[in-house]
Amino acid sequence: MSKTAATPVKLTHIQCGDCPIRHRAVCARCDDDELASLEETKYYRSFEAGQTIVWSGDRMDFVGSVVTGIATLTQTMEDGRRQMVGLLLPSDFVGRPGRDTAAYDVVATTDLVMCCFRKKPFEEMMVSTPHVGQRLLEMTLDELDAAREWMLLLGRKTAREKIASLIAIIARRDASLKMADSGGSVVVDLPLTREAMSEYLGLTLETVSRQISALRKDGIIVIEGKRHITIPDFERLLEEAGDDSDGGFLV
Amino acid sequence: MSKTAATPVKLTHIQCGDCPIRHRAVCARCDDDELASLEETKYYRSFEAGQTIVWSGDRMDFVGSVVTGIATLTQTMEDGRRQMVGLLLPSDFVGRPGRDTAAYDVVATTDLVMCCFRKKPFEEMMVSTPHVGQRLLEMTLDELDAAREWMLLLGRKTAREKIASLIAIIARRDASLKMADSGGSVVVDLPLTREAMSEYLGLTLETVSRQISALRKDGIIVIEGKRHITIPDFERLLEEAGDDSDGGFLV
DNA sequence: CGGTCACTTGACTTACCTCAATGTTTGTGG
DNA sequence: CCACAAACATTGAGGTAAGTCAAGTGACCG
Repeated sequence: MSKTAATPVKLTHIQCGDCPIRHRAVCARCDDDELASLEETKYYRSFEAGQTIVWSGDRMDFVGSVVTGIATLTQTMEDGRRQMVGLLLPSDFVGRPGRDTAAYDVVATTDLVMCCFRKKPFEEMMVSTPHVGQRLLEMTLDELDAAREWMLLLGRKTAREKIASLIAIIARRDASLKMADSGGSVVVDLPLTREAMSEYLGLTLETVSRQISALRKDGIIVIEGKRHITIPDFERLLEEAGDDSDGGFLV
Repeated sequence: MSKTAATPVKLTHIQCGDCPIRHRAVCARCDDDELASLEETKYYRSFEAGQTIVWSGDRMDFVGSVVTGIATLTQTMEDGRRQMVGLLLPSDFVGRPGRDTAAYDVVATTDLVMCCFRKKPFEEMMVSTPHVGQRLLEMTLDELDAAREWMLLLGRKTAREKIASLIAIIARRDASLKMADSGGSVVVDLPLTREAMSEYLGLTLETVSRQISALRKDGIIVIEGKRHITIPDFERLLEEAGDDSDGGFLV
């Protein structure tokens, strides 16, 4: 998506200095020397929309960062019930140092590019370049906070509030990437199918569909096509989400 | 509250070497030199059952580890709906380096002793003694896994499965502390009121009560008093919890 | 002995789920 | 370029798990 070309996306040779996630990813705190050593060991992998990156329980001998695209982490029960437990946007980290099998299914929901490291070298790097470990701790703490926010949503919010919250979360997250305006109306493209949303929210896809329709009828959101949403009044959406409406635009 | 007094527990002067959470807490990886420096800055605080340790949004200028007792992290919505987002047992860490207000209510559900550090010195220690940061990362990753397990529970499990899961989780966690036998029947004392359980599970307290009664009637658990539970067949409980029954006794 | 707290149980309501039909968009091959 | 299928989405009708409201029990404590 970044350089030249039609669909190709030849991301194989990005310099860390030009990387779009340079200042948010696990490498954010690295200095030039440290970057140079990352540059040597990193490699890129691409996945197509819908492709499963790893299956829960499978051996996973790499870790990495999402560079472009979106992926999900999902847990499945024996009888097939599924719950999404992570939504990975550009700069988010995949994999756990010190563990060698995946705990969740990791699925690319859009075309996806990851910047990867084999696990062993990465673990050594965590020791040798403390900035990586420090940044990873920071990111993990942020993810834990997000997970706890999500627990409130799953445990206590109504279907309508869940939908409103999801739209607000996605709007906020890609505002923080694109640094969009906060005044006036906000525009979002949902990167998820109704089914994926239902797995995120602990609902059925029918309930998701109904509640989106309801929010549309009530003028909270305006929909074009299936996935393109305009939010005329973001504060109003936040009220519907049941969140403390105070907070700044970014978390 | 801490020193002298009725129920005593005089924990004011524990040596790190004698500390019951020495090998599981944030200090687990520290060598003798590092411990010595912790010894200088640490201090103990005690709280009574029911006491709120910090309120969400309040300034929090310390971090610490639970030494004995149990605490909870809870989020509250404007209209009073509450969701527990963390259950803190001995060795668990409280507080977030690099943030100065609490994100959740922290409440002692039993009498509680914490080993504390003022935030500033602790943050400096994270830089100077890498073992602390490394261990904290490891613990945070574990907590994130636990949170994701919890998300599955909140989003997809039935009330009955939620109760069975909670009992299983508590049984496992204090088995891992006490290193109890795994053969035959397991005994647990629930450290939570029905209301606290309902906040954990995203249910009402009436539903919690009904489902506990149902599990009792079906012989999955045996109850003495209100909180003392015997589990005649742990595998059977795990089936009721909807978990893959395979796994070893500890996570 | 009265009051509070933690819990249980019952009767009724409702938000969300399930099952089913239908609509819309997109891509594919004749 | 159209026909057809496949994937995604919407909507309706009816069922059910869990919530709400309310009454009542038992233990503990001043």
